[in-house]
Amino acid sequence: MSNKSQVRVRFAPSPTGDLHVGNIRTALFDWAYARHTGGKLIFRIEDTDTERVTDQYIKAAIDTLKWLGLNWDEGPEVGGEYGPYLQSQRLEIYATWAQKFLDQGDAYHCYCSAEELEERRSAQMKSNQAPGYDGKCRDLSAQQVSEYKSLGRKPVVRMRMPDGETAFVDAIRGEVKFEHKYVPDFVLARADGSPLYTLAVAVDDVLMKITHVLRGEDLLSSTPRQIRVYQAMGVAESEYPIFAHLPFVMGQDNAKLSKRNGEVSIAWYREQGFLPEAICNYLALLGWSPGDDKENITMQELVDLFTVERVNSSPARFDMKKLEAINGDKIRALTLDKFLEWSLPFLINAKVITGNEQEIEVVKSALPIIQERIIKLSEIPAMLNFLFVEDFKVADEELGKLQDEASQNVLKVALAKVEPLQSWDHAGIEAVLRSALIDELGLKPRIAFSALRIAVTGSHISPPLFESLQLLGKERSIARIKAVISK
RNA sequence: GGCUCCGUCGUCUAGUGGCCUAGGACUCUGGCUUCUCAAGCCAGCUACGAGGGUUCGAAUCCCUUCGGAGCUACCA
Repeated sequence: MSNKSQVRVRFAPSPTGDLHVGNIRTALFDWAYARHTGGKLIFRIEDTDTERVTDQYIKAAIDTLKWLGLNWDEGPEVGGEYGPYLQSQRLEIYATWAQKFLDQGDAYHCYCSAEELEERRSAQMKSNQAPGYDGKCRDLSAQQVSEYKSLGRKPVVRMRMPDGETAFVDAIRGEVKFEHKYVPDFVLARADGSPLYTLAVAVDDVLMKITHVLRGEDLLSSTPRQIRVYQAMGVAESEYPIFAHLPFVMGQDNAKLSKRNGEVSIAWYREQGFLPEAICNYLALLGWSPGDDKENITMQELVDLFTVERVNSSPARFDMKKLEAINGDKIRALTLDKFLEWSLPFLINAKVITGNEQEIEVVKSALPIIQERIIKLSEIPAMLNFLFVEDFKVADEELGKLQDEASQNVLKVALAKVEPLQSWDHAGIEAVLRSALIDELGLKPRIAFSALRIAVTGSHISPPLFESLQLLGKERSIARIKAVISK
């Protein structure tokens, strides 16, 4: 591996939907490796499957990466000297190479129809043979070719797989070897001339001078095909990129994570109020670890510590609970200003506030008391709503808990003690209420304060009571207590 | 079916022949703290897939076996 001094890693998704957890874990490792080595991250869109990749998904992918803080040095929006970085804009390049392979005899035209291929494949399966292209069109005579043409058949371009085997050293798995009899001649370009993944990926990795290919394990068995294309391109073995196939991220059902088994779209995590740094931190721990017992790490620490050698080869199951735990840690570690910045969109979106300065001030003073009680930002609106609702009413379900005599008594006593208060701060409120309800009435705190909590916040689960009263203000607090005292 | 990869607590992991009566984190259970909910603190549960070797000694090396996953497209 001679000239790998300038590391060039690529993240090359095929956005057939929103980027998901698996994609992002790969992107994160690509990014971390590039940054760790001081190399470049190339972001390339593999949109040769035009049926499934749409502009909308491409935009979403770019947006998601940015949101996560995974920046790239070459690719969409930033350009670079090896562009364009959308494969759909590089079609002539692939066509040129396909023709060259044809001219060299490395590839050939194949006229077999989809039906014929399918038929022969199932026959192979039945007779216990390895399924795959049987080489029927490998050496067609001129006459056979013209016969096919007269039938109106359009050929695909197929790569000739020579006898032998392909072995390469995977940076995560060690030496991997494939015998060519199990790697059938594969299609490089469709009958309409458009390229397939196997062609485009290999050509681009060479042309874009990629030195390290870190990608999902699902592509492991397509590696010999790519190497075959390198050979046809005349690339020396010493110039091949280093491959590292990352283990899968799996869902609860033990299958590779996909849309079918769980919430995998990063957009969903974003809406739920997961912090990018929490997602990255958690994902980094799936298949990799810093080595010591440290788990809560910053993006910078990830960059400093990340090496491919420490990447695991076994698949990891995605665990929402752990993500949530990490998210909670990250939220608690936020400065007040940052926490405010993250919170506001959620509050505005939920229509709890409109976003004016006055409201923001209230939010800012309320955030410290809920910071350690949430695991996702999406919980904030429900927690702070009681501070902003105009026509506050306790829901019937909770109201029922206030009807008994004991509760009514607590409310009346509390009201009497609190009404004359000159200054309205949580310490002072707490002092009078404790002395009246706990010391004098002899109530247990959890009993005594429960009724007040419901009266004032509308729920038996709320931020700390006295701070909540202070934030609400004397006037509204008293009004709410009065409202639930039955005459 | 064939090929390839993978196999340590429920989950993520540490571990590269002796430091392992297997460590950490999340979850779970119990307790402490406590105005609710959290957070915090303490304790507990639970794992080297199985079977054979090699070795004075194996989670670590070898073999077999079982299990899981991926690929097997004119998808990527």
